[in-house]
Amino acid sequence: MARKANGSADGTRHTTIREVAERAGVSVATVSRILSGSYPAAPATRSKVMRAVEELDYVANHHARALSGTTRKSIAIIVNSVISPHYAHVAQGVQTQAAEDSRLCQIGTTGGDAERELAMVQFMREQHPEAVILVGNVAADDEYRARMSRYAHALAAIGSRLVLCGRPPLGPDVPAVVVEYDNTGGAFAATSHLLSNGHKRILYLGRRPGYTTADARIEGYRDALAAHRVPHDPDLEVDGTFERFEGYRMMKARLAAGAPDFTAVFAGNDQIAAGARQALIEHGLRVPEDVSMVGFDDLPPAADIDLTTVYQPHEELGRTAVRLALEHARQGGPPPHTVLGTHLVLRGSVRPVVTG
Amino acid sequence: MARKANGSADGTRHTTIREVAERAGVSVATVSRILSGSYPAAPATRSKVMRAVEELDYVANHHARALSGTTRKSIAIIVNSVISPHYAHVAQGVQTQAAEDSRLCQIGTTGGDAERELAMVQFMREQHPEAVILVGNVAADDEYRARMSRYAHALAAIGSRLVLCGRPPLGPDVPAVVVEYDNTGGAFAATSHLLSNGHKRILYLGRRPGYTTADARIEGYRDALAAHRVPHDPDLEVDGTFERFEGYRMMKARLAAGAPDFTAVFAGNDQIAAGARQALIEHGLRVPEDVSMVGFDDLPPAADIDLTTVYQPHEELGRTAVRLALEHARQGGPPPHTVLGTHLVLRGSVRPVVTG
DNA sequence: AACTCGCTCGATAACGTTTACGGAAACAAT
DNA sequence: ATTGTTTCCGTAAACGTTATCGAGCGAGTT
Repeated sequence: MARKANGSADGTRHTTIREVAERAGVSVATVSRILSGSYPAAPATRSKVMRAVEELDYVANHHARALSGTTRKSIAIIVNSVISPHYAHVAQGVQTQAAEDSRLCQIGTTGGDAERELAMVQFMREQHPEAVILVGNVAADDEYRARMSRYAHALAAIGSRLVLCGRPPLGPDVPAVVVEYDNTGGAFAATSHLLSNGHKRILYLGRRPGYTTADARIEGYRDALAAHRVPHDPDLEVDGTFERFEGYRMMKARLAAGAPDFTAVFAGNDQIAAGARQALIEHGLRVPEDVSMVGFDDLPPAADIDLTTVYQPHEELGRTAVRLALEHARQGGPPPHTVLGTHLVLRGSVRPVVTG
Repeated sequence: MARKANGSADGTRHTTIREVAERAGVSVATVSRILSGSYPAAPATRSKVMRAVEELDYVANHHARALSGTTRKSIAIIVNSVISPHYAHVAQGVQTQAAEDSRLCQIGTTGGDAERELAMVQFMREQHPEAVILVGNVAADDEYRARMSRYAHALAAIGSRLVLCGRPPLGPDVPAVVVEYDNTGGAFAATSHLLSNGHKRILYLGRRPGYTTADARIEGYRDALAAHRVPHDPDLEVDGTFERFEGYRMMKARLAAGAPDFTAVFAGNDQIAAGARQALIEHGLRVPEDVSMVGFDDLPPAADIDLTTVYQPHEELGRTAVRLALEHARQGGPPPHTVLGTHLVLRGSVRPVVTG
């Protein structure tokens, strides 16, 4: 024998199907068949086996089962972090749909780092999931695109799907299911709402060149300005990530630099809006009396600060990602590309600008 | 041959170590050794192998590896839901620590249902994780205790650890690492703070008999009342779960029933506080001018609504859970039981009661 | 009575790794 | 030149499960 049976270093061992078989006085094949329910067994044998399973508290070894080729029931999801409400809700959607389709769900986090994301995809690939769902928002340079594209092909070769969730396709020939939001349309609506209320100096918080979501939103912002023939002032676009403390930091810095040269704020997401709002309040400015504000997401902080914002169906995004991947696995064809709609939710954070 | 090689139903196949070996002109053992770095190989062979790996874009099959007995690098975490900020932060802590110890992390959700939690533990058990971390807050009846206790023993038998995170031990003889908060102490401090400000009629939002966290907090609430010799009125304890909309519902119902008979609110957590606050505002009552309020958690909503609350180190809870499990796996001995401290964070939601 | 089914169930070959064991070179020492 | 010592690498046996094949055995058909 090459090494101790069923062994790990600490000398512990799992109950195996063989022990169940011995105890029940049948063969391993019979136990396997009965447990998988794939075959008609005699009622007497069946109850003998079930009793042995109970007594030994047996659970099948998932790895052996997977190796043997049958089970293919896992879905991997990779997000920036689970403490971001947006990712949490998308992950929740993935979980829910995966559970409904009785799949196990594996979550990995990247912290928004492209390198770690690539490594995580490789890591997930080892487990042969049915789908790898990428939810993060990373800076995609050419190197990244090339490697991720290679991984997408490798995934496709083993019958697994790469799903790009909330981000645009990698390229025309990269096999990936894509499901994203109408970020540009939402940002266009949000900015237009402020413009219709007479605001012309609108601060954009959360510019982040290279990050697709941020890029798409700022594009909507610029488009709306152009459509309303309001001059675009690059100085009104402030760089920052999509977190609460970043919103606070950006607004603090802006206010420290001099008197506010804007009447409204469009924040890249609700988190930023919440942080910026806190900075405004600490500076003695009120929302919406002194400064109007619109956010993006419509997640929990929005209701608490009475924020007008753009709603996106976060959980639905996750559910759709799973559903499309599974459907595509069954039906084949070219990978689908779906865009989910967004819409403005009116609350009390916007007032018409006082003229004269 | 029993069935098609390397097969799944759709006829796709993975690159195996054998193909790498053939391409490199060496044996599979050599490839395995080189990839695991467990053995000195000749530089020439090494580069041949690495090139073949590159060209074939080979990644090892995790299941085969696990079956073979070496890898033991996965940690399972089971939570109620990932969209609850508290669980999200704990999960984040688990993820971070697991990543630092280079473990894969698997998340499962239960929706707070005891039955689903038990099923999820069984499901995770199939994968032989190093530890199963239970973070949820479920109603523990005798049936539940008995089954979970059995699972704990089964887990221990295969060298895996059950970790109870944020909840009390199952029993003295159940092998489980326990790491929890000082919920009672925190609630005592929160209630005392309100009492010191002259409040005597304090509404408690979020009673939930049988749920350990809720029970521990309400115990602190009652203890504080007793310590300050303030009569305890059971009618001031309102039943409800720990979600935002529940806080809203509870407060709405209370206000609909008649004029407020309280001057302060102690909410089971910040989410409840945020919901209750919204209901108060819709009813024309201001916080803290008309009603003082204290929460529990110190998570994002707290800062936005300027809520005085009890801080607990959420991420640290998750990190500690992983760390203790891994340490115990190395060192053995009786499973540790740790209690993490909490403290009051003063913001602007509490005012002294106006007397006379 | 011989034969053919149909129904259960047992023996066994895979699945893709890792690792103990042993063999074959290469090199140093006598 | 022979032996002893390394160094490197190939053979093959596990790990625990599932699926194929075929054996045994009653019952039904000629």
